[in-house]
Amino acid sequence: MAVSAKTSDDPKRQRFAPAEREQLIIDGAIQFFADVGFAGQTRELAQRLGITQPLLYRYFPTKQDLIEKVYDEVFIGRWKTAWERLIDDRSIPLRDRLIGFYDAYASEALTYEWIRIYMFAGLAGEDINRRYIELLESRLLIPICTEMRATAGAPDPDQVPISDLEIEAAWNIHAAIFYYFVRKFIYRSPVESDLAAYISDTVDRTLDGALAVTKQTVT
Amino acid sequence: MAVSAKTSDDPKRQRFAPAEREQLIIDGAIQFFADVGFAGQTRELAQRLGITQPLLYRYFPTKQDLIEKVYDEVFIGRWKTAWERLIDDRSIPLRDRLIGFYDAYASEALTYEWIRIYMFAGLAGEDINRRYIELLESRLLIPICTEMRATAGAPDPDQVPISDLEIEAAWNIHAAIFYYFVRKFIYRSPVESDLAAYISDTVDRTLDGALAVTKQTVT
DNA sequence: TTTCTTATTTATCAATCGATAAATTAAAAT
DNA sequence: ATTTTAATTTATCGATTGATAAATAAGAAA
Repeated sequence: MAVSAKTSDDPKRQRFAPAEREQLIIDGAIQFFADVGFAGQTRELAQRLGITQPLLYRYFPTKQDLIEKVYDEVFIGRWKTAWERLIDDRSIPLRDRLIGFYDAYASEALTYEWIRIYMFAGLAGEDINRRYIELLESRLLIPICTEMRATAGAPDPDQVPISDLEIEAAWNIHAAIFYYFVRKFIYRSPVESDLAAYISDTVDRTLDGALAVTKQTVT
Repeated sequence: MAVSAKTSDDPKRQRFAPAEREQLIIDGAIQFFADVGFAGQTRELAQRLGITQPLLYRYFPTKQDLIEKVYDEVFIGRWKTAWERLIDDRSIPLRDRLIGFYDAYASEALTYEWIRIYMFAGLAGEDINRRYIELLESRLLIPICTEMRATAGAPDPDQVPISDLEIEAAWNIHAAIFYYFVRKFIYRSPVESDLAAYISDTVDRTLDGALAVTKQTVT
C-alpha cells in the first residue's frame, strides 16, 4: 500500500469569484433541498458542494436567506411569458395550444426540483404557493377560460365574467397534468413513460368536459 | 396580584391506563405531525399533549416507532371496504356511484391530517405512498375501469385486459378530486366552498372523457 | 519574487434534540 | 391507614445543528 492518510477529497482548495460561487451554492441548494427538504443540514449541503459549512455563511447570512433565494430562482425565475402568448394564439386549435403549452410547461417548469420544492414550501406554510396559484389563475386559467369561451362561441368575459365553476373546470385540466408529476417525483410511483402521449391524451379527455361547463354556464 | 409563581399548567398530574394514554399520544401525534411534519420535535409534541417528553418514550421506544403507528392509524385504518361495494352496485348509474364514493372518501379519508401526512411521507421517501397507490389501483381504479366498460357496453376485463390508458383516464378523475384538497390543505388556497357540488361537477366533467377512452380502447 | 487581498478552512460556541436513568407520586391493593 | 405498583416527572447525557471568530492560503497586484 502507498500513501493516502485519509480519504481526503480536498485535492486543492479552489477559489471562485463571489458571484460564481454564490450561483454554485444556489444551484446545489436547489438540488439538495429538493431531495431532503428544508430541514436538511447545512453541513450536508456543504459536503455535496465540496466546500466547508461556514463558507455558506459568507454568502448567505442565515439558512433562511438561502432558502428564499432558492424560492426566487425556482418559482419566479422559471415562468416564461412566451407561454402566455401561446395560449392566446387563435390561429391554432385550442386543443393544440393546450398540448403545446403543457409540453413546454412540463419540460421547463414541472421538474423534479420544482415539484418537490413547491410541495415542501406548501407544507411549511410558505405563501409562495398561494402567490404562485394567483399567478396561475390570472396568467393561465383565466386565459384558458377566455379561449374556451371563444371556442364554444360563448360571450366574451367582458360581457359575462368568468365564473368560479369555469375556473374549477380549468383547474381539472391542470390537476390532471400536475398530479402525474406528483406521482412520479413525490410518490416515485411508476407512471406512463411517454409524457407527450400522456399530455395530449389528458388534454383530450379533460378539455371536452371543461368546454361543456363553458357552454352550460352562459346559457 | 396574588400567588402564581410560574405559568404552571400542571394543576395535578393525571394518570391514565396505558392503552388510553397510548391512544392519546397517537391522536396527538397525528395532529402534530400533520401540522409541522415529521421533523417536529418530541418536546413540542409532549407540550401539546400536556405531558413531559420522556413519557413518550415509555410508550414508543423511538420517535420512528411513533411515526409508524401514525402511518398505520391514518392510512391502513381509514380504508373502508364498504366503499368498494358502492362502486360495484350496478343498480345505480355509474355517475351516481362515483359521486357517492367520493362524498364518503372525501369526508372520511381526505382530511387535513390525511392529506398532509400523506404528502410528508411521500417527500420523506416512505414506501407508504407507493403501497397506498397500489391499493388504490386494485381496489378503486380497476373496479372503476371495469364499471366503465360495462356502462360503455365494452368487453369485460376477463376478455380484454384493462389498458394503461384506461387506468390513466381513471387517474384523471381521482386527480381532480385529490388536487382540490391539496389546494385547500397544503397551499391553504381558497377553494370552492360547496364540496358536494364540486364533487358532482367534477365527476360530470371528467367521467365522459374517461368513458370515451374506454370505448376507443376496445374498438 | 514579494506583497496584499480575500476566498476558504479550522476551531468552536450555544442551543436544540432524541433518548436514558433515577426520583416522584397518583391510585389501586392490602 | 398503610403498602405496593407503576404512571409520570425531573435531571441529564451525547450527538447534532446553525452560526461566529480567527487562522490559512490561492491568486491578483506590485
